[in-house]
Amino acid sequence: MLTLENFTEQFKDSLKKNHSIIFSCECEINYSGRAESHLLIGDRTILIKSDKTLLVHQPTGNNPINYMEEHTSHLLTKDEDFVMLQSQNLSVKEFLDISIKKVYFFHSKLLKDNEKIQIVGTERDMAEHIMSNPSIICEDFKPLSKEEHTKYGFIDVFGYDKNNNLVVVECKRYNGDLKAVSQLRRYVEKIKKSRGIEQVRGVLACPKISPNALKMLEDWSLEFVRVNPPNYLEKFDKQQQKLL
Amino acid sequence: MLTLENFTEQFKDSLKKNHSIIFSCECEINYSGRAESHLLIGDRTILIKSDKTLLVHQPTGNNPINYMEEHTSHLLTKDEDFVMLQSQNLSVKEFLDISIKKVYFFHSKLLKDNEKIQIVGTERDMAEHIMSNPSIICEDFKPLSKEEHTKYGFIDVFGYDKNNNLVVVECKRYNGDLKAVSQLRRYVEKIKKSRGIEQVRGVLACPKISPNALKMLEDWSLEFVRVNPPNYLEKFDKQQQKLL
DNA sequence: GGGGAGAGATGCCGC
DNA sequence: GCGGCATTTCTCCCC
Repeated sequence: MLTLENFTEQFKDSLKKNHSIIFSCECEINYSGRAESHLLIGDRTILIKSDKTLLVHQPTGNNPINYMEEHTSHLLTKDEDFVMLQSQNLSVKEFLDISIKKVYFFHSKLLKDNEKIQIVGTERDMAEHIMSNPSIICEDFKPLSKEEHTKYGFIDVFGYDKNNNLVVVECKRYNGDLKAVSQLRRYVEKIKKSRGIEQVRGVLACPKISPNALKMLEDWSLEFVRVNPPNYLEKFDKQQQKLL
Repeated sequence: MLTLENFTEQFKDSLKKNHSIIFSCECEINYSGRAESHLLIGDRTILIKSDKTLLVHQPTGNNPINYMEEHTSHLLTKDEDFVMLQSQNLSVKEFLDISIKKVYFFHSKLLKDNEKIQIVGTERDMAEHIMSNPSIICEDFKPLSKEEHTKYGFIDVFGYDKNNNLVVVECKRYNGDLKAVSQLRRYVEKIKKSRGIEQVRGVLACPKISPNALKMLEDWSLEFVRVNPPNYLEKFDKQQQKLL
C-alpha cells in the first residue's frame, strides 16, 4: 500500500520520463465522449503506456472496462482523501475521470519493443490458398485477381468458371452468417450492374454456414462451398503432439 | 530486476492464491489456436487475472498483442537462461508459449470488484428515442415494436406511415455505411416476402452517411433520415463547460 | 451453445 | 482524413 502523496509524486515523475506506468488501486470512474459511462468503487489495474494510451482493467474479463487512446493528456491532482486522475483527449473530445481512493502498488519503467507480430491463418491467407488451388471453388475455376475493388466493396476472389461465367467468391475463415451472404450478394449485384451481365455466380467459401444463412443463399441463388480454414490447423496439431 | 528464480517462486505462489498478477519482462511469444502468431524478443507487460485471463501488452497501442481467455491454465517451467510460461486452453484448443528472458518487476494481489459499468448513448438508446419521438422518421409515423425478430435478423424499429405502409427502420449511432444499407435491405425484403406485401419502406436513421452508401440506398429505393445521436452529446457539452 | 448484431469497437489498408 | 472490412474481434441478448 502506498500513501497518496508518494503515489502522486512517483506518478508525475514517471509520466514526465515517458515511462510505462502500472498500478492497482481502489477507484471510481466516469467517462464522457462517444458515449458516457459510470463505474462505482472497486479494485482495478491501470496501465498508461509510453504513447499515453490508458487502459483500466477489472480483476476479471478480457477487455478494458475503460480506456483512452494514444496521445491522451493525463493530469493528477491530490485532494484530501483521494487523488483525481483527469485524462483528456481534446482532438476526439473524450474525457475520463478516475477518483483514486487507495493505491495498492505502483511501478513504472521505460520499456523497449521494436517487434511487430506476424500472424498466419487470416482470411487473406484463405483467399491466397484459393488463388493457388482454384479447383476448391469449382472444376476449371480460373481466378483473375484478388481484392477487386468496386464502389460497393472489395471482392476477395474473382474469376471465371468453365462456361465463362463470372464468379465472385467471398471467403470467411470461420462461420458463414447472414452478414456474409448480404456482403456476397452486394458484390454480385454490383458486378451484374456495372458489367451489364445477368449471369454472375456468387460463392460463399467457408468451413461451415448457419442454417438461416444457407436458406438466404438459396433464396438468392448463391452457392456455398465448404472450404477448410487455412492450414494453421496442421501446425496446431504439430504443437499439440509436441505438448503431449 | 528480479532473478528468474525469484520470479518463478513468486509467480507459482501468486497463481495458487488466485491473485491478479502483473509483471513486465523481456520475452518472445508464440501463439497457436484460431490462427498462429509469432513475436520476436522485446519488452512487454503481462497481466494474469483471477479468472485466469492472460493479456500481453506492448509498450504502445490499445489492444493486447496476445491474449488467452478466462479459465486458461498457466504452467511455468524454469530453464537455464529463461523461464517458459505455457498457457493452454484445451476447451477452445488454444496455446500460448512465452519465453521469458528477463523480469523487470513482478507484483500480485487479490483484487476485489463487484461493480458493473453503466453505459448510456448506445444504439438501443437511439431506438428508444425514435420510439418516443416517431415524427423524427416521418410525419405521422406510428411505431409498433422495437427489436422485431425475423429469421433474417432483428429489426430496430418497425411501424406504419400515414398511408399505412409498413416502415422498417435501422438505426446507426454514427456513420451509415454499405454494411448498414445491406442490413436494412435484408430486413425489408424479408418482410416483403414473409407478409406478401410489395410496398415496404426502409429507412436508415443515422447522423451521417457515406456517399457510396447513399448511392446504394437510392439504387434500392431505400431512404436516409438524418437523426442526431443520443443526447449524451448534451452531457458532453456540460462536462466540457465544467472543465473549461 | 448457436445465431445475430452492436461496440466508446480497434486496426489495417487504400485512396 | 474517410471508406470499407477483417478481427485469435469481444460482449450481449435471445432462442
